[in-house]
Amino acid sequence: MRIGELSRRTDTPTRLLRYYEEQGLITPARRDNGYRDYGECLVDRVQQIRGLLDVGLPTRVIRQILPFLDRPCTILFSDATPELLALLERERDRMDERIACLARNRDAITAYLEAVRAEG
DNA sequence: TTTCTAACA
DNA sequence: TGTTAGCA
Repeated sequence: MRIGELSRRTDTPTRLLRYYEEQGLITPARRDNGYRDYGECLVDRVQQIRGLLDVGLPTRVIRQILPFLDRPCTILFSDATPELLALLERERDRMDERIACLARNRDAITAYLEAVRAEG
């Protein structure tokens, strides 16, 4: 599919789709006319990328771990260097921290909402 | 009409 | 990330 369709299906601006490619997160093929050609699996991949970006992971980290999280498009995931494993552990820990932070804020908001309703 | 690259009141 | 210019 071309960039327009992928953009609609992933709700992602074409500008960002090209940016992800520039960052080495996705590598679409090219047609004779120079248009990018995206495979079906890129739909999931783009959503995965956006999810990781939302959590705060920088593109440089995503570029390294994407091959391991990418089920459908998986080609090879052999070399799991100690460095990469350490990197993944750090990122996972950061996610745990974020999750804990989000949970606190969520609970605080819930408590606030209940308090307001109890009064009014 | 759609996509492409490059660049910025 | 947005937006725009000038092509193909």
